[in-house]
Amino acid sequence: MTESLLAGLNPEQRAAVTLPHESALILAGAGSGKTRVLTTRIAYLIQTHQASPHNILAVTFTNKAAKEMLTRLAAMLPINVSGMWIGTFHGLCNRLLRTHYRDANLPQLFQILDSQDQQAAIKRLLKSLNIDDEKYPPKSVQNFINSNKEAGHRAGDLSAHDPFTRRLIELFAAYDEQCQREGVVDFAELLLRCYELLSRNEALREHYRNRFTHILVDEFQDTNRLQYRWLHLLAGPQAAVFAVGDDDQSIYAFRGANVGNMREFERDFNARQIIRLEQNYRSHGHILNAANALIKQNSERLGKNLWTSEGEGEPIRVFEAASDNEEADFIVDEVKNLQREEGVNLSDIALLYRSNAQSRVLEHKLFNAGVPYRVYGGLRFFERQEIKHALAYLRLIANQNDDGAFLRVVNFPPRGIGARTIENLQDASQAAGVSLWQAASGGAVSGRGGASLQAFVHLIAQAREATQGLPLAELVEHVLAVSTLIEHYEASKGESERVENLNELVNAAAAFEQEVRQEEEIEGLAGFLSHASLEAGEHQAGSGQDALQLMTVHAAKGLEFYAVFVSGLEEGLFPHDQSFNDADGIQEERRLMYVAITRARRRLYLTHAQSRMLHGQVRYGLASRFLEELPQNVLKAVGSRSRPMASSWNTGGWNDGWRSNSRSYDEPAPFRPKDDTPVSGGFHIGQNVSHAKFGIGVVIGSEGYGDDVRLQIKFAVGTKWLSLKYAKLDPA
DNA sequence: TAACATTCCGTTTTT
DNA sequence: CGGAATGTTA
Repeated sequence: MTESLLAGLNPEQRAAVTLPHESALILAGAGSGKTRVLTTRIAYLIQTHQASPHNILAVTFTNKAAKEMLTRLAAMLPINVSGMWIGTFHGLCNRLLRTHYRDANLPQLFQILDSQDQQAAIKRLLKSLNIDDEKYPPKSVQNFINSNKEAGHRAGDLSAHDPFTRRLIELFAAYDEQCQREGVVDFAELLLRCYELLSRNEALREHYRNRFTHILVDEFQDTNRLQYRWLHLLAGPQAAVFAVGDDDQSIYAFRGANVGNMREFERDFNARQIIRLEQNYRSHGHILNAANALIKQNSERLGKNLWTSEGEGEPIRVFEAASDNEEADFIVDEVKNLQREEGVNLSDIALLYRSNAQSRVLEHKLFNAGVPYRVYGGLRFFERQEIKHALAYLRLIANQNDDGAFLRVVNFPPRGIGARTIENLQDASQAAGVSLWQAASGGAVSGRGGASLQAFVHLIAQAREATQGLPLAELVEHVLAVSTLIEHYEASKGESERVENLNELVNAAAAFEQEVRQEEEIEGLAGFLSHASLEAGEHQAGSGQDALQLMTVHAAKGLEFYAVFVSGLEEGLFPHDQSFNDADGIQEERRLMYVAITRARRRLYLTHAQSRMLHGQVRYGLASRFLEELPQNVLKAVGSRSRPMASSWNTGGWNDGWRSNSRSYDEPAPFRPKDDTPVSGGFHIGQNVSHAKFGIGVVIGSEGYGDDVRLQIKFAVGTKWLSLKYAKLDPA
């Protein structure tokens, strides 16, 4: 009966899925069917009655991966998977801490700080202690605290010999006290608290150890020290830990990921064997050969060689441009050709770069050429200012001691509570050792500001009263209404998007109640607020339109595309300057390049430019060393198709290695909206337009696509960004 | 308090 | 160069 589950698996995949009850490391190469193995393993355990859904714990890094796993599992098994413990490290810890909040010494409705909130909390702390934030930048303090927590250290565990570090440790301690007082918990704290809870409380630990006989971990190479120890603690001696990962795709060392965990796993978890998944179902041969050859240059690998039963496929195309502009022109041309002549969907083409700053030239050219594109990264839904404000009201209703939330909205929208009043309030609360809310409701501040404060306290208290027992969506609606946030944004020009987002928040609450709630088994407001912190939402509202995918190489991990462009392959950019210091840095960059290459199914372009505008200066970069580390026989130097290479330069022809002397795009070619070039939103860069209020102007920039296009226009009165959706623009 | 000027900074990023 | 984050002024 398990045959249908196992059908179509290759021998290694099958071996992994059907392993006996023991810990094992699965080295899963790019495109080797990792997620399939993971989910099939779970289904297999359940179907063969080696475990019930109750006995399984599966950990991922992103909510997306967790959701994907649940979806696939639901398709494989005739059971309700929604109650299963499948989630992110942070999500699962949150669940545990909510269940055992008393043992964890937390208020029932503790709130979760995202990085933004945490930084704000630190700034506040520094201010209250009168500490110079020049000498102790909040960012560094935050980093100090988080990296220590991620190493499992509390302030009390640390010692220092220099006064500077001693001060940092004091700040660490003071920060934790502040959080405890306010009933808030940051991301690292979520894990550390949970770890401490389990290690301190033996009964609880044994309970979960007995329950989770099978623990499965995705992206194991990305675990940090604390996550590793958490797994080790929870697994105990009996559990079988199924760790899936790829050391060659470890690209998050900079944020604490420790590849060493993979090497130590065998010893610490008594793993009997390592299973290698090396058959790649994604890419053609040349692409894999390039990837294999590149990654071979790294030391201390666990070792792995990808292969495919498909053919070699096309050579990898290498293009050298004279400038970043020319590079972008080339890419735009090739994308159009792929789309028009080969019928490739734009959404099946990715444009990758090392750092976000590189997207701007590319976007500019794409917009001008009328190629729809979507940029990944940037602000996400729950990170937007207006949403944060709304959430702060909600947080205050759930927990009045949340000073961060209090300060965020006490005078937003403006209600006559100035900096002076707030200072007085803070002094009073500090003196009395109570929260801002308590101080305010106790009438700690007198005068006009004091009266306004009373009104605010009253507003929140009323809202709290009025929303008791209301369904989540109605609760949110009510709070939005009394906060007057929407009115505020409606009254100010150019903020209509914020109004839309606030209305969308009500939908998000309704959706949460319907879908997520049963899965997370954390109810009501606290659940929704956790959800908002732990899952910040989509980067951009997907317009659903077929669009070229622009993103950093980091963001591309786990994805695949028919065609991939890796741009900016220059020394200093990719590999990045700041990786030159240590050998590990370069190795991580190389792994990054490995990730980039292995995203491509059929076609891969590697491009670099001799000169590039960076930080307002022209930089001249040599071709990336990674280009030279690739086997030359899988590469093909290309020029542009639409404008042949200047033959007088091209002494060597097209195929002598990857170097080419293309000068084809050097010439100006300012705008070419003539013949067949479609133009986004009916406008193009350089075009003269007229606006009712600002008069005549010229389009000098753009961003977004579809119904989200914004144009940068230089008017006599100055340069403005206008949304095509709202601004009335006419060609002039 | 909002609009405007100035300064500073500049991988990668999920939770 | 361009943005974010301050600082300054009406």
